[in-house]
Amino acid sequence: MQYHKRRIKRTLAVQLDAVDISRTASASSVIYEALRRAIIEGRIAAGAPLRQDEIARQFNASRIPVREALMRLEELGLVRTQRYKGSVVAGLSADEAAEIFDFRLLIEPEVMRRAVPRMTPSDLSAARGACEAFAASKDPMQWGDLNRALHAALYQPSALPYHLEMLGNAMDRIDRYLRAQLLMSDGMARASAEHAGILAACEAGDAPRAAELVHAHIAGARASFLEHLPGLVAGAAR
Amino acid sequence: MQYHKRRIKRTLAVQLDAVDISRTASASSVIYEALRRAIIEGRIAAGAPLRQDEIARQFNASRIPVREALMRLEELGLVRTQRYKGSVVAGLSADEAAEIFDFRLLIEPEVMRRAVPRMTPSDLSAARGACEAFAASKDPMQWGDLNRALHAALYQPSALPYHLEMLGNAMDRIDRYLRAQLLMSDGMARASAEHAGILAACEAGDAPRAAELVHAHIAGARASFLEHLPGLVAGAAR
DNA sequence: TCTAGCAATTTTGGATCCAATATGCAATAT
DNA sequence: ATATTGCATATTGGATCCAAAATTGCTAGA
Repeated sequence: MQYHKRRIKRTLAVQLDAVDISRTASASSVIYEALRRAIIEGRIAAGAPLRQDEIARQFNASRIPVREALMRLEELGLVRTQRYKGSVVAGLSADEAAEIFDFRLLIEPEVMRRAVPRMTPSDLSAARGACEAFAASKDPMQWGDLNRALHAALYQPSALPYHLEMLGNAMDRIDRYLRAQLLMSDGMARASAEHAGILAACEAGDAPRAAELVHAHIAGARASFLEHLPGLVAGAAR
Repeated sequence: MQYHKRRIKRTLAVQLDAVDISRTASASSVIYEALRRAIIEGRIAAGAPLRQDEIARQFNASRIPVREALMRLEELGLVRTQRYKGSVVAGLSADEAAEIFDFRLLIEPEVMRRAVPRMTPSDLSAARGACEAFAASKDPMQWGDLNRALHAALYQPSALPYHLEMLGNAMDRIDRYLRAQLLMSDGMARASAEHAGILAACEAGDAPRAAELVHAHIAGARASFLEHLPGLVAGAAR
């Protein structure tokens, strides 16, 4: 009967295209994602206050899920909260931004190195697609997503989920500043060229070279960031 | 008057040893810290359910601050929550634990290297104190705190708060397993000896050597962990 | 005119209450 | 006898309500 049960279940699943309903979004996670994206993309400026009431109204919800979302954002480092004073969007000082680049310089080349030997042809074609989409994009607003997609395609095969989680947090914190930097320099063209080089090394199966190019890519972004944007992080709002 | 005001404040602060009252603990942060410690120290087993009602009763509070604490712990990766089913303590598979060791191997040597040239005599004496306290300790229950104190003393001078934050998260996740490992082998003696070596390199101002010893220290712990504890992470409770 | 002090408003933290969902158990049908 | 269904209880997610603290605006006084 065990077999019988499974057969029926599987048949139904195919017929219904069932989804795991216990993983559907709660109000608090919807609000969390929306706030996270708005902060990452810089649509809410660093230092701006996040009023619970106002956010709750916008989502037609009570303040409870808003507060839960703010707690999670605080733990991510995207928001700072003072008791009875409320939450504000966290910014980065120039030092903090530089430190996050340093962090990426430690992690990403190693992740790249370990991903290359595990890449399947479909991984590579996904990466090429992401790379081309990034190069073709003219809209700086979707640059963040495209860059994330490229990173995911390149790094996912490493099978290092913890490293990717930590990297995701680092990217969340500097995304805003990276985008600004890309706009203010020849960053877009250079980044695309460097991406192509990294991808070529991956396709050649040359892990050390890919890691080295990733390092150079990030180091270049770090230098360009520190050079071009002395005033960008002024209102860091600690 | 700006100046006048500030002068008074600072004088009072010195007299009263005043603390920033806006940072005093809220119910949710008290519960958060208590749960975090209980999980880190392994007093609540991986996979154990965390009932909101029960926790609220223990702290004489409502479920609201409990839920906020659980949200934060979820973001830290110490807890896993399913909608309408509740939260359970997150465990680590052997692979996940190994990956966290790899992460530490990337971060800690570099942090050590950058801390050494910035260490003051008082930093060094604090580190020596922490090192001796660790070596002298026989109680495995306070080992976690002592190890954290030693790390803080050694790494704090690096002035890399982001790296230390990420490292803190990594330590939170493996503390339980590290403690178990220390008990089941000659880990305690070996760790103390290795700590002494690292400290000596710091006192000699030999940053590359200190970094190298830190690397060896973690690599040894990783190997010992994977060797001695194939069954320890069985009930990983994903 | 400027500032200290006080009341009114706003905003947050937390408690209580209600609805939605899960879980365990008994009853029933095959 | 076993598997399915219906019901009671337990548990979570969210809304509403209340108290504490912060902020704002006003008034009085120098």
